[in-house]
Amino acid sequence: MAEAQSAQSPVAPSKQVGRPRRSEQALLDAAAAVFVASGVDAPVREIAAKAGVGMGTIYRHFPTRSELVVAVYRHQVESCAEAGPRLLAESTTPEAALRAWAALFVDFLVTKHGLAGALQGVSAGSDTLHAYFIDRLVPVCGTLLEAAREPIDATTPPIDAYNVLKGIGNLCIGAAGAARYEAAALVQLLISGVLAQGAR
Amino acid sequence: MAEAQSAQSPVAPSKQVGRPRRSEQALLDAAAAVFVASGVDAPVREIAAKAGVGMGTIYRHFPTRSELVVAVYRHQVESCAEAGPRLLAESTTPEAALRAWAALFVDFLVTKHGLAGALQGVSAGSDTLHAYFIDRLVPVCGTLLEAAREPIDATTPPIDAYNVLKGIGNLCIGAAGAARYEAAALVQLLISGVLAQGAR
DNA sequence: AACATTACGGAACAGCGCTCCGTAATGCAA
DNA sequence: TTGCATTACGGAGCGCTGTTCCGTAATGTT
Repeated sequence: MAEAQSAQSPVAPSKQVGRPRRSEQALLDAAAAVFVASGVDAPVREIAAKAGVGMGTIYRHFPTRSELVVAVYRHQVESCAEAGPRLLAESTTPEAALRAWAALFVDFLVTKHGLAGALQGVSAGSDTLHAYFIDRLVPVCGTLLEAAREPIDATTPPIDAYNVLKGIGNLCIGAAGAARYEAAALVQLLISGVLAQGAR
Repeated sequence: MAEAQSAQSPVAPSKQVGRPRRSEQALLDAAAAVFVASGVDAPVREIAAKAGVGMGTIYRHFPTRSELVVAVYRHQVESCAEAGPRLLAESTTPEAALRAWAALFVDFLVTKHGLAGALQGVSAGSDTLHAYFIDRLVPVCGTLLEAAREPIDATTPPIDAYNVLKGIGNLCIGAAGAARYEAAALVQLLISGVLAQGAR
């Protein structure tokens, strides 16, 4: 029934009745503000209050908590991903590019409280977040890795980009809290080990 | 007042009236069983139920959750700490000793679900646990590290045992869950990097 | 036998993530 | 202009968590 859609267009699945997305952007802004203030594990109620909306609104726009986090940090993850090829082109050596990119990534993770933890499933229900990070950054990391290590010697299969990326992420967990803990230095040392594995 | 403590001994602060610690050992056994089944983040109620005691009993014996975890794993941490000097004496090279010890430590962390995470404050209120691990294992790790790396070259201060230990711990987070994630390999690569830093 | 002392058990509190539904706002149609 | 279908909204409610607290029961001593 009701093919009498009158004129306009036969395809018009979203009638767009009711109030349009008024709060989506306000929500993202508020979430970003709360994340920097209280970390990515901040209570959902706090975000809702800051944005001046109810709980329901948050969960309709972002069915799971991870999706909110992803939405907030999408721009920065994207720019981090795009930095990979650019660094490879600009740097004098592939190794320098890899190290610079890792430093960039570490800085990103460390400055967002708890992001590194949420990245790999320690925090509950970070499915989407983990998947997004992996999907977007593993290829970038892989390209840098391939370029940086000598292809010679194949007695033992070298560690793959997925493991390197997760290793870097793990090393950044809790880095913002402990003063004596130097995640960036450890990451560079890990990379040294990874590259030494390739060479012989 | 009340120096009339009769005979026995003037110092006897614990009169030991009432039921003695009947449940302490049962508690530890139950906690250990639950930890292997559901990880160290298992609900306290689950531990209490398994042990057949009430919540109050747990929190009287172990005021904070960390202390219970520490008590459960004290033996294994201790044996891990003692393995350090022994490996150093038995191994052909100090590097081999360090690597073997790290493998031991990694195996310990990975087999206990969530222990690595609880080790460094990602899980809430793991103060005591973190302190105990650090206090007990940093010296051991430091000894192995000193022995394994050449003392030459001092342009840049090498990374300290605290950071190496925390780095190893962090790399083990979530290792039991992700099939493709190879924490042990990453730890060995990190060590490669650390040792390469010392040499030149 | 009666008591003081201690351990015990579980109800109760505060916090969390997430769901659900009654209500209010909105744009199109008559 | 008026009415209505459609959609977004807000927050109470549910189940779960860690932790505290207190009435009660068991115990060794007097």
